[in-house]
Parts: sequence; structure tokens; C-alpha cells
Amino acid sequence: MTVRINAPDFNLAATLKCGQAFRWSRGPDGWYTGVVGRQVWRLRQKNQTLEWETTVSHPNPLPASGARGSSFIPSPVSCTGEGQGEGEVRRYLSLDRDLRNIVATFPDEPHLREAVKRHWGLRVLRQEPWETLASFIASSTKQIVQIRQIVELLAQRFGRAGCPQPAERLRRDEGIAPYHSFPSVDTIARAMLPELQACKLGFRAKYLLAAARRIDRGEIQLEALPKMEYQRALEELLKLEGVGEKIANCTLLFSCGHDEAFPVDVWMQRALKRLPTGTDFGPYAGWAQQYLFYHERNLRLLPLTV
DNA sequence: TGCCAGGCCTGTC
DNA sequence: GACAGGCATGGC
Repeated sequence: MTVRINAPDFNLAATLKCGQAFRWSRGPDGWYTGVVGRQVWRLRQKNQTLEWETTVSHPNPLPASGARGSSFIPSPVSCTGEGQGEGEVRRYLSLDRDLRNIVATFPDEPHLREAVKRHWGLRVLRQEPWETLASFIASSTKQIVQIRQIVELLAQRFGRAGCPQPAERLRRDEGIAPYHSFPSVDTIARAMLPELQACKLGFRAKYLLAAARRIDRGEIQLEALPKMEYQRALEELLKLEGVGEKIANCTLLFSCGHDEAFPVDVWMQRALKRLPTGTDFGPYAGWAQQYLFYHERNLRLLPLTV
């Protein structure tokens, strides 16, 4: 079943390709396929209408071959939107936010105006905090294509096998692997370092493992971050080895609703040189940042491949 | 083949 | 406090 959602002021492609999420792929039919939680989602935009399809996880999970932990296996008729509300999609894509009001708070600078104009409709996602944190721990001095590869390897090795869409389910019999959810905190916490290193994490493997173990022990409570003041939430994440301000701010912005979080990487350093020193980006600095980041990438003829 | 990548840690000054 | 070097690995 395809659910149709009214989505004004929204740009699906920019939102999924702008470097805040690593698990979305665009098919030749224009559908974007990704894994959100334990579901496979398909999204397609036609003007102001967003089309959404999803799977439903099986009520009695079975182990997946090669994957650690229990699996979620599709029921034979699972590839529908039945039982799912569009509210979940609207929340994930921040369609419940008023983009015009957000952009109205941006500083009136020509370069930022141009970035917003070119990529109008880009929205900051509300992803799952652990997946976001882990993905950005893996991102350190990695190209985005490599981050996507690492995240996929982690999911295949430690995640739960999920439901491919109908057409692909047919091809699965020909050797197409199923989709996998991102591995849980406790699954990574129980992993051995060489297992993580085998996912091409390199020196980042020890940081991911240490973070998972501390979170699993309850020393850092990710679920509390969205409710904390921004500065307090930042300090919590900075307690983790291998997590500096850049990774912490990515986590707070892309998964915890802290709109003021402002990650600065090498691309943002370049973008900021185009703006007056000390520019105040306001309460939605993170949203402005994401427009600037994506615009900078495109100016360098490096549109993010999804 | 060399440079660089959505960084961070550590040692040195 | 500022800065440089090291860290793993692969795309370009």
C-alpha cells in the first residue's frame, strides 16, 4: 500500500542526499529506499506529494543467517504501509516543522540566501540517536561514500535482516541480500574489536566499541539528550572517547532536535569563509549549516551520491 | 602514486 | 593554549 502525504516546502532528494543520513539509495524508478529502525522505507516525491511504503516487522522474529542477535523477518504480506501512521514519516522528515518560519530566522547573507534558494525544501532529519552517533564516529576523516560502506557493513554483520521490497524480494532468491537494521547498542557492546575492525572502521573501531559499552552500561543516556539543554547534552556526548565537538553536534542536530547545534568540518570551514566573520546564525543555526554544507559540496562539483 | 576525507587524541612547546 | 603528527583505509 502506498501512503500519500501532503509535503509542501519539501525537497526529498536534498534532504536524503545532503550528508546527514547514510542509508538511503535512489533506485532507477525514482524511489529512495532506506532502513529506518527495523523497517524498510521507500519514499518518492511527486511535486508536493510524498509517497511512502514500508514493511512491517514479523511478530515472531527468527535468527538471520550470518547476523548476530535475533532477526526480523517479513511476513509474506508484510510489504505494506498497513498499521503505520504517516505521523512517523512526518516526524522523521521534520515535515511537522514550518520551514518558512525556520528560514526566516537565518541571517540575511547573500551566500546563505543562495544556498537556501538552490536547495529549498531541505530539512534536518530526526534520526535515531545511537545510529547517528555511531555513524558519525565512523565518519572521522572518511569520505561519505566510505561512511556509507562502513554503516552498511555494520548493519549486515551485526544488524537484523529485514524485508526487501516486493520486486527485490524476488531477486533475493537470485542472491540479493536483504536489508538490515542498524545494530543495537548492546549488540555492538558485545562485539569484539577485530569484528568491528573488519567493517573497515580502522582506528575508529575502538571508539565505537567504547561508546557502545559506556552507553550500554547506562553511563551516557542517549534518550535523555533531546530533553536536555543543548550545552548539557553536548557535554554528555563529549565524555565519549573519540567524540569531539563535530561528531557531538552532528548527533545533537540530526537526531536529538537541537536545532542550534552547528557542526563544523572541513567543508563548513570553506563555506564560512564566504560569510562575514562572527556571523550569528540564530536559533536554527544547524539548519543554516546544513544548507551551507550541501551548497558547498555542490559548488565543488561533489554532489553527494545516493 | 599521492592527496584527501562530515576528526580526534596525544605529545611538545 | 596552540600546533603538529599519527591514526586506517579507500576513492579519485
